Amino acid sequence: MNLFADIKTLVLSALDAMVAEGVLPAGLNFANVAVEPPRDAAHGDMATNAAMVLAKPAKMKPRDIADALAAKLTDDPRIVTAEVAGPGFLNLRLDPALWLKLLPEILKLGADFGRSTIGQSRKVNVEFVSTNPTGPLHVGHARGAVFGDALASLLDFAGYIVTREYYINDGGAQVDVLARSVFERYREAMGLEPEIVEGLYPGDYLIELGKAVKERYGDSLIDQPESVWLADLREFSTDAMMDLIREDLAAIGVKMDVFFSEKSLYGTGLIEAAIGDLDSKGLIYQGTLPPPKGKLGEDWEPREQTLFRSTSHGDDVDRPIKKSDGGWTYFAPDIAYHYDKIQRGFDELIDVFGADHGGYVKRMKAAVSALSDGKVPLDIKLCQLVRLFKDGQPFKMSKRAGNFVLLRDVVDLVGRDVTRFVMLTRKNDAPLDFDLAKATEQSKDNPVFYVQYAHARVHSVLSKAGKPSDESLTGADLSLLTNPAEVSLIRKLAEWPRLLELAATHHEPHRIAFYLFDLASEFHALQHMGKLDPSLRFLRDDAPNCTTARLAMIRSVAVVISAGLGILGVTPRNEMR
RNA sequence: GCACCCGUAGCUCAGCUGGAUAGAGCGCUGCCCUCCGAAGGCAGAGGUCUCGCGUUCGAAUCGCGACGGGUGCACCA
Repeated sequence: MNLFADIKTLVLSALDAMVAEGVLPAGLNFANVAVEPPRDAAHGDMATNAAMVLAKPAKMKPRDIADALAAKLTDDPRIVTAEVAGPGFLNLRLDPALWLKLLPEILKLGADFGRSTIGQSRKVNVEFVSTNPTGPLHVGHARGAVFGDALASLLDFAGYIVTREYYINDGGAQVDVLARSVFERYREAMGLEPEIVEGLYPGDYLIELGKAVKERYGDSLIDQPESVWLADLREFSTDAMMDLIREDLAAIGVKMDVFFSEKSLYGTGLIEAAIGDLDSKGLIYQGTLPPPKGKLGEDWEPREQTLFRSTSHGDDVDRPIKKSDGGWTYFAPDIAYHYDKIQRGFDELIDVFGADHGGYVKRMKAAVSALSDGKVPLDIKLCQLVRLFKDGQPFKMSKRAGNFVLLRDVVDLVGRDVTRFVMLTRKNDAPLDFDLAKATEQSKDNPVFYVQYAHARVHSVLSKAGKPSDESLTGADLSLLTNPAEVSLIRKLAEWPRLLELAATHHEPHRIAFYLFDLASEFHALQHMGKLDPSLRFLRDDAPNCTTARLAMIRSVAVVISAGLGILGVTPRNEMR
């Protein structure tokens, strides 16, 4: 139930009627007609821009259209008044009962209130995290993980069929480096001095792995050349690292549907098939790239390579897909991987990358555009850096893993829910300052707490009232909810389905976090009013019917907070103590 | 040099497919607890939405150009 959508439908049908009656010319495009909550509550319940949008194409004055539309709309019992205002806005005041009917709806649907069908069961693949399996996840990865997971939940809620996917970069040179690093730790476990030379992974987390290698292979590898052990250790190590990564993901509440191995692409003909597909479209050729401008290419020399004509799909330069030794570049398996996703029948693809991969966006979009003939949209969301602070001071905790703070460290320090919520209180493409002290602080300065606190307060009031069931609350006489602050709160609840659809279409889960903060704010204000004016208290011994109505209202607040937090992957709390 | 992201209150940031008087938190000033959780609430001060030009009935939002900050720029992923 989306009131805004309902009223928009009403407006559109009124416009159709006006066309049929000759008031408006035929052939108008109503796509830009919107029905929105007004910025100022004094303007009414909803506003539509229809008259202004249509004035020019209809060659009429906005006011004339607005007047005619207003007359039409007030014929509907749901519209109490329709007033023309400002440059041509039509401010609508709705039958108050319409808002009130929302509450039993929320109580009945529970966490499903706001669920949408705009996704039309389209299959969408959300690829995120996708790190090299060479170590534990750090905070930067955590942001991508939380963002991707929340986005996936959001899309699911909006009616998409979602697959959460992790692309394991286990086919490149870094996993060889990992194997060599582990070999040194193996030597260490054997009582020898490890040589962690420049370029190897220095992290302590490999020490255990070295011991595990000793357990498994004894001293059989110790004097052997790399050619003997590299492949084995590579597999052994990447498997172990993926176990580690899976544990990290679990710690932050992320569960992938698919782990897709880059290595598995080799030898199956998939890369050849993907490149062949591009070749058949005339997008593969032998050529020489121009030198990059400005950045003086010290060691640059002209080189003929196999290139993908990505410029024909929006890229700036064509991209090499083969190295001069004949092997594939890293780009080729990536193309094949996305080719595979398309083959698997996804209608939409989303990749979540770190901001440092920004330069990679155009070529990847070009590849997907070419492979799918422009039919499968690829959206690439870049997550900016996370800067950690503690009490305002930059926070560095790098005992275990070189220069990075681990995801584990943060989760251990502030908890999964707090980590997730904080990561989502910023737009993905804005840098995030994460103060670990503030995140656990119990004050309004901390949005996590503030939202959870509202939920806990509702729970507290309901407990005092003897925990009435949602069924018993649906029968409340809601016409008793007449205070402007109450009406405003209910209106806020009515925005939830609309907000959700906007967040889903924009791929922006952070909007949910901000909405929940606003909702909590309205709730806190209302609860406080009860302190100033006892007649506004939720629980009134002298007016049981009013109490029931207010309980229905605040229970609805809790339901929506709970649903919103659920999408963000945060567990609502019933008490803060 | 090129590409992408960003530029909104003293600070950190929201701002919907372009809409009405640009919002929140922190900080600052002043209020509000015998009373459902004051871990809260209310009010005030604080703005040339970096700048310029353009599109439009209307621009923080769209386009172009500056300026400032971040990221990335051939056979590494």
